[in-house]
Amino acid sequence: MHRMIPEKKQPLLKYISKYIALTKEEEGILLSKTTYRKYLKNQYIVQQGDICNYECFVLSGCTKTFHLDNEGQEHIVMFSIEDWWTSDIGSFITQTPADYSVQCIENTEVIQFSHDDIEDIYKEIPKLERFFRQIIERALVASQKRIVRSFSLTAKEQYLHFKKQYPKIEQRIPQYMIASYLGITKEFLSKIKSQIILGQ
Amino acid sequence: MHRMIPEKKQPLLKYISKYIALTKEEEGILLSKTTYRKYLKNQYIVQQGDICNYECFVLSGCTKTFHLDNEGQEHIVMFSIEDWWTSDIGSFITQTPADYSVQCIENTEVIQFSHDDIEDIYKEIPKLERFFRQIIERALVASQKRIVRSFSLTAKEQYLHFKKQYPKIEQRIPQYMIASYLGITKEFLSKIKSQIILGQ
DNA sequence: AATAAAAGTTAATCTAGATTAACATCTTTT
DNA sequence: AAAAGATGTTAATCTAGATTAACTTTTATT
Repeated sequence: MHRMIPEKKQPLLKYISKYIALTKEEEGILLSKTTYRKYLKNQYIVQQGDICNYECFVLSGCTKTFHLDNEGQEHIVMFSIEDWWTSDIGSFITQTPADYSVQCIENTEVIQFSHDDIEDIYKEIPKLERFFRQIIERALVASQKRIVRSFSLTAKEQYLHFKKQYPKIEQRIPQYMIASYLGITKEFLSKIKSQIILGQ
Repeated sequence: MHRMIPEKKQPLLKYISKYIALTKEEEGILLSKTTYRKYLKNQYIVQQGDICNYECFVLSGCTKTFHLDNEGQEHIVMFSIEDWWTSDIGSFITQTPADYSVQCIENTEVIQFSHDDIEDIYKEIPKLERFFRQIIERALVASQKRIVRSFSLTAKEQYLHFKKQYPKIEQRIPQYMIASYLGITKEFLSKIKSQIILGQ
């Protein structure tokens, strides 16, 4: 962990600049309040039941966020790659035990915002409160749309939507995880794929 | 529509005070930027395809937010009662056509925030940006939990969860709308209920 | 009070997707 | 390069929940 690796933090600044404009000084404050960190494949960023201490901006690699149910089944709620966010946001906000685990599917580099640091950031740079509000608004919109898709589309339609929306993610992730994300079994996804190859 | 009906706006101020403290002056600014409005049962606050102009705080009554799919089927994504918010937040934020309709199930009183007014409010009272961020964070957490429930619970378990979490809403809403919210048919909900009465 | 419309129930039949299990292929590790 | 583990496929059988349709109860309208 290092407080300052400026060259690693350029992608975050570029990302933020799409939403709001920061002065050089504000960028400096922001960077001083964040931490660069590398995780290896299979390492956990958060474990279900622990308190989630960080929101992470992904620089490289890939993570999955999933919930283990009473039967020990894994339900993936999201994947995160470069330029996305990852955490158990509910746990992070309320500082209560996490409902989800976040695990790296590849070696993954992130920039971490701790709970205390993010409060400081909001105080010192109120513009960033706006930025995070906008990020969360987008996440909420995406989540609501996913609920509607799960009700109104068949599994095949949902899979085709996933392929179209996240072509990069589909390439690098095992099928059984995509099945989990879609809420179906790996066997049924296999069947869907062979139907698609044959021609619907 | 009236710009100032202060006694109607007390519940909103009380609600906000649970999250942040406003001065009397700030309360005045806020109230001057919001509108009180009454809708009759069955009236639409937003129609799918239109641009959603308002976020509404519900003072009394009840609304449903739903999506009509290609087969003309209605999928309810949320109900809103007193002290909740209602709108198509995606459409409101991005000022693009709404994916959802919001319709009143009862005569409903609301306080409306227009898109322009809310931007003014953020500028004049930055604290309220924090407030809305927190509201949206909570909505996101609830939405993610609902996705997990839809994957890991049976329809009966989801219904029991709904009854427990929203006992007030269950009383005042027709069964077929609850079925739509749960993503099942009214016939199957009817079967579930008779199973529960008999004893699981 | 009579009628119509809306909401809810029951039961028979059907289907999307789960489960089980055996097998195939691709990756690591030694 | 062999063995072990992870990932992916195919096929048979099973089930939660959908569909259809006829019927009952409740609520609103005249």
